[in-house]
Amino acid sequence: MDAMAAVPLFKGLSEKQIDDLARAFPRRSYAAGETIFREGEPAEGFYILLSGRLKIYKLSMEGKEQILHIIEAGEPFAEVALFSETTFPAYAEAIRESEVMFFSRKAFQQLVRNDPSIIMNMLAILSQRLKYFTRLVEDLSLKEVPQRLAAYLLFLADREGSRQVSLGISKGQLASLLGTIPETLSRITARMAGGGLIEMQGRRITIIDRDGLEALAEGMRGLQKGGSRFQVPGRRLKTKREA
Amino acid sequence: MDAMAAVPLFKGLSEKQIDDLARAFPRRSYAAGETIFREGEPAEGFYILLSGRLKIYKLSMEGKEQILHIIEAGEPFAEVALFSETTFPAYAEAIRESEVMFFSRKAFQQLVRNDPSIIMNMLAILSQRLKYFTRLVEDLSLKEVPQRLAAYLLFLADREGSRQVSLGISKGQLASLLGTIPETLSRITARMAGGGLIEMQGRRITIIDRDGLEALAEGMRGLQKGGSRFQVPGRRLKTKREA
DNA sequence: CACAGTCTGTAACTAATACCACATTTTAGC
DNA sequence: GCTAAAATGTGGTATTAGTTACAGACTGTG
Repeated sequence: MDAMAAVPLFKGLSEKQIDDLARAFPRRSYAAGETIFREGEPAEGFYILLSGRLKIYKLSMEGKEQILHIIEAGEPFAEVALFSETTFPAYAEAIRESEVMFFSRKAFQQLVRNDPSIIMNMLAILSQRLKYFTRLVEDLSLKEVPQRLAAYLLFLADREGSRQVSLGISKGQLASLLGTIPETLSRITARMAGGGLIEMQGRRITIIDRDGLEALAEGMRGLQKGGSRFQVPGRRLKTKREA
Repeated sequence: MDAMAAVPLFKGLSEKQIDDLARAFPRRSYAAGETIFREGEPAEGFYILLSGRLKIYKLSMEGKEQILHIIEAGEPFAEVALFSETTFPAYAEAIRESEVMFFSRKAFQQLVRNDPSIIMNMLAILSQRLKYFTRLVEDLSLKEVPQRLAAYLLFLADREGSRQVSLGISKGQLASLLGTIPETLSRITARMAGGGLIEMQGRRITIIDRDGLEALAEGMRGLQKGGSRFQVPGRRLKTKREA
């Protein structure tokens, strides 16, 4: 299984070891839209996403969702369940056809006994996650939506190494990931397009003015309000920043 | 050293082992207001807070701060630096006279070699942190300030096992921890007091109506707007919830 | 090809809360 | 205990972004 070799958690293991793992643990497929687990359910172990894509999210009382994570192939999820925790702290739902592998608490301990290097890999992954959350909190509380979107687009562009990025998720999902709602997101993408920062083709976005996006992400400038693309250059809006 | 025995990271170690540790690693004291490290500085290792209290926080471009964590005695901090990371992802500043112990990356690896149980403790701590951030993100994006404050007061009350809680930090710091500003916090505490939910004596708060606070934290009810404490009972405000 | 369903975009309105200014209280140092 | 400095409280205003409503675009299906 090629997918197994690309799993960061198994970095450093031999081909044979990975082969053994691939055979030893149960798998399951989920269709797009299917729920893998719900917040509050007893958590018996953790998962690795072998293929597909899924979202980890929270729901408010009113039903509003905040996506915590988009999990891509190769990444583990619900690792928190392995330790201190007995119930899942969030929801997990496939956003496309996905295949996952499950590791019970006991199985993981067995695993670690055989290959101690796995535990260091796990620590590295957890600390990466922590750093990710650190940034998410910063973005949500210290930045406004246009800045968050700009930062996210730049992140995607860097990851794909291209000026043209495909979201991979719907606009509504993107809104949830950025901590906002589709309407607001729509307005902002329209403003960005109007300002000549990006161009949109459905779920595909082309970055036109990378420097402008970066300045926006860093909070060095605002985003034009009107839709017209002919305005006095320089910053506008956000008068607080003038002070 | 008694403080050492209370460090969760060293849970399961013998007295002698802890004694050795207490002697083997460097310490340093910081006065209230002193900075331990800044975001972006190279991170060589992690710390344990032996006594005192400190805040881990982020700063926005405009200088607004968001506190990520209030670290209490016994807790490690900047553990993220041990793995994947080479620079601190946030600031750390003592909010009162504090003493910390430092563990370099190398020292930690040595430590783990001698006492493998430490690595499991570390994993447990990291996953607790992860869960904490999960909630912080949820609160910031899905809840409004009154709900966050109510949840925080209940958290403190549970931790201290008393109806009367002392904040331990200034109101301004609390505002930053809740992702808001002192003025807004002040208004909300006034409304809570007016609504008979709490009573305030400086940095000491007494919970009067625990059920009411819980209902508020869960989003089951809103918070009266006017200062008057005589109003129609039941929920008000937040008409969206009626739908 | 028509239909239903979902996703996306636009507009008007509103609510929460940040911003600014200032009064008041508390704290700390002398 | 007095004074300066910091923290806190309060009023008024401005702004971001959520809410509601609806129209158009896209998708897949019979």
